Amino acid sequence: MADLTPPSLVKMLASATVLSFESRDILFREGDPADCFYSVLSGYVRLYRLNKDGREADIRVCGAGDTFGECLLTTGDSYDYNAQAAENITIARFNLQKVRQLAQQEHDIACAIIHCLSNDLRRTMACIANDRLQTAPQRVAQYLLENCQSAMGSASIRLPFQKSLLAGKLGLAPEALSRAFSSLRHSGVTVRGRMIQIADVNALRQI
Amino acid sequence: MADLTPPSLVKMLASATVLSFESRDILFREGDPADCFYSVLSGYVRLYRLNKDGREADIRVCGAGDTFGECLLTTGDSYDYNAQAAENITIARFNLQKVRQLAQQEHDIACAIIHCLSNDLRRTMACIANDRLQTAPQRVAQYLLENCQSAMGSASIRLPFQKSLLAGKLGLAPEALSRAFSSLRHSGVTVRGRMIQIADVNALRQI
DNA sequence: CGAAGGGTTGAATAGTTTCAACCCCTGTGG
DNA sequence: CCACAGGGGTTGAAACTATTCAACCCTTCG
Repeated sequence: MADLTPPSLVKMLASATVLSFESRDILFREGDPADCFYSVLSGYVRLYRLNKDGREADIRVCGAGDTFGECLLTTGDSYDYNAQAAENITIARFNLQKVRQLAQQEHDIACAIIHCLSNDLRRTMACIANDRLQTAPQRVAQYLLENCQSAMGSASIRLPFQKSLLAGKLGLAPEALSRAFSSLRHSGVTVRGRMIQIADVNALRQI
Repeated sequence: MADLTPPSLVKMLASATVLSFESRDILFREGDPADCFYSVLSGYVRLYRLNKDGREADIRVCGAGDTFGECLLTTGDSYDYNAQAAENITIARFNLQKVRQLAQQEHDIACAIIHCLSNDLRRTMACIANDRLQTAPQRVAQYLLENCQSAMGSASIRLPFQKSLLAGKLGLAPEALSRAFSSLRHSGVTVRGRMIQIADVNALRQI
């Protein structure tokens, strides 16, 4: 919404409601009729799907500033995944119907939606490529590299959420994440709770 | 483009060029500067990425009517995957810069882009879920179910492309696809070249 | 002190990839 | 007319990677 003109911004905000959820609350389920899309204000939301055995697979983890469900703006009358609060969260909920109309009226809103969808699509395609090309330690290494500021030398990161959520985000079982961290130990990665020390960023790039 | 008004359609077509490529031709590579997006008119295009060992992973297989690269309309100055003709193809190439301007002028063009991006995003998210939830035989069964017209009883499908391309699309090595087909034999799936017979669609759903 | 949640570890297992051999079909050239 | 080469596909064996299940550890909190 940062690029909207003031009047468009007002209209968008008018179609939104701010809500809170507690950790583990379900925002919606796969198949529920969809009339809203969401934007995360604080906390993390987990989007996931179930197979018929009831096993869960995370599709995406959304943090503050991320939007989800906006792909239903044009087609689709029901959500095709579940959304769950991974911790206590606040979110903005936008009425799909209203925003659909706004997008037809206001160029800048339509452009903002295109922008948002494009980013999501690129992120999601990159995720497929990573799933298909990288092993567990490589995924973890990449996550660390993307989330540490320094381009060389040493670095340290504090995970913004539980390790089990990171595991889901990377398409791994929690045990696999744990083992990936231990296998990165000999590349100079030290883990203590949520704090992660990286001795040499370039060494990680070699993984 | 089916939903565009005639004047918008004319403008879009004016920003497009029709091209042909031969099988295995590379349309563009990861990292190439991006000034166009594409729409497939006939044949199939393979979008894929490489890891540093040179191993390839398909991200998407585009057939007639599919669009790719449109996620670069707002951000991004280079392609983030490779595109290769999987057979002799004809495609329409749209100038990103021009379409970007058109989207700002014409509501229906912006809406068509939103529509297109939404569909791509949903498809891509479904792909992640499938990769993370399903085994090889399940992926193949799902592909067959999605591509056979009949809702029950028997059915037959002719694959529109080589099996190796299907393997890539499903995130499998060609050998794994072959084995998946043999494991589906006892569920009533018979394969002869590109022709596939399904004895009982409901039996496939149980996989 | 005890319980609970999150995380780690080990062992067994499942699923897929990799590599190599082979098959089948088609098209080509002697 | 036959031999052969090449592409696409299949099959087997071995290797690898991740999952599953169970046990256990550690910290926090009542």
